Amino acid sequence: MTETAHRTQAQRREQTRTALLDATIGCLVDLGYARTTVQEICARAGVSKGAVQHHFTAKAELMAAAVEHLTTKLRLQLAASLGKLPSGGTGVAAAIDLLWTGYSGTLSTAVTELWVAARTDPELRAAIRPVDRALGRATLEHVTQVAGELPPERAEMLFWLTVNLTRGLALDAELGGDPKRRRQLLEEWKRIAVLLYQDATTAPA
Amino acid sequence: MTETAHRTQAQRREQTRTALLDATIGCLVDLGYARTTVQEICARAGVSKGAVQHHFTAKAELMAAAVEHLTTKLRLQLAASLGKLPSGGTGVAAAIDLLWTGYSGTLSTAVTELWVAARTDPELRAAIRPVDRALGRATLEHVTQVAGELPPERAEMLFWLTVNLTRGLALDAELGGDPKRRRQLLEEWKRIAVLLYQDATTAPA
DNA sequence: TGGAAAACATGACGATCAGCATGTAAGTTC
DNA sequence: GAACTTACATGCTGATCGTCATGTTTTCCA
Repeated sequence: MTETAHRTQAQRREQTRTALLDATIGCLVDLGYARTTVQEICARAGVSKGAVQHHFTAKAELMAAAVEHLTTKLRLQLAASLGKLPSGGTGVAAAIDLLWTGYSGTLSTAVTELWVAARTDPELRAAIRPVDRALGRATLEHVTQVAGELPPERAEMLFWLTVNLTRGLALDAELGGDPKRRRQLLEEWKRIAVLLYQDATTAPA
Repeated sequence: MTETAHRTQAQRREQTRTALLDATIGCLVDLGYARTTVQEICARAGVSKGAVQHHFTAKAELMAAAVEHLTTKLRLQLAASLGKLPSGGTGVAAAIDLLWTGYSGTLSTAVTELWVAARTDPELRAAIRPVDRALGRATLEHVTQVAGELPPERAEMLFWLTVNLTRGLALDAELGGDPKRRRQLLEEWKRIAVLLYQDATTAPA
């Protein structure tokens, strides 16, 4: 064992808490929302049911916390990769690629599970909405810095179109659609986006 | 009562069967996949648990049948509205509108529930894939007839881009995103699509 | 260093679910 | 119209879930 030595209370708390939240995400990815059970979460986190009870009063609260945990992770991941982007046309294409990899990863898979479940669960929905909106805004800011020469309105349009297209493609990927076709579609969209970008920057309306 | 009179066996069978499948769809829309239970389905269909047992050996089989039932309904709905479309640029815009209304309705909501659930359920997945692919192909054929002047490759690209974008927007709508922004994005996409269509038809590469 | 408090484990309880065994009614066939 | 099959109802059972009451270990503080 590495270190079962002295752990401060705050350390213990934070450690099992993140273990539980990570285990929750793992369950969502591997089993889906419907079959994600507290028992399985506890088993994966290596703790007992009493622990989750101590940290979260109910399963719904655990899920709400998982939403935040998940969004924080996604935000960090996106910020790290979006930070170092070239500007101009190639930057637009690169940004689209990054958005795709971000929205097609395991983290986003878990988000989708929670998202769909939240449609019929007002409590979960209330937990998701503000966090997700904040993530969208933050990502948007990063992206608009890349395409700074574009009028903000059009940059925002391109961003949201890309996000929604990417989410649709991610859904297709989750069910095992043709990866080759997804690649083609993404390439086509990049071509279109770059074209629109150049049109708007060289000949402003 | 209208008619509790003589019903042939085939009539009885088909009647309760569709009642069960419709009830299943209703449950998926109202409660989501996770909380869709056979008891609730039976209650909505007005039959007992024995009935569903008689028609479907297991819950999974019911869900698989619901997929087909659902896809058939969607196909009919789309075919009815896509049949009478103008061709040319205005036809492209109209087709996008129709795809959006088709993919954002309650039927597609139920499909999404099953889709996401199928990601972690190989059995359900195996039931969905061929049916969904067939629906996609059929819809594609209708659409390509509208934009017949376009090279088939590009028409197909535009179609799948629209479908995936629409699915992403539908997800956004399910969680209660801003309807106004969705409208704007859809209008923007229509503008882009029409532009691409005109470029390709007036100046073929 | 000893006691309070926080973190966590254990076991049990009520509710609910899917599946099955068995009974009953409606339709078919001869 | 009587035997037979199909369609459906009723009641039960084992399993599993989320939650809770209570016990045990670890850290903290004075």
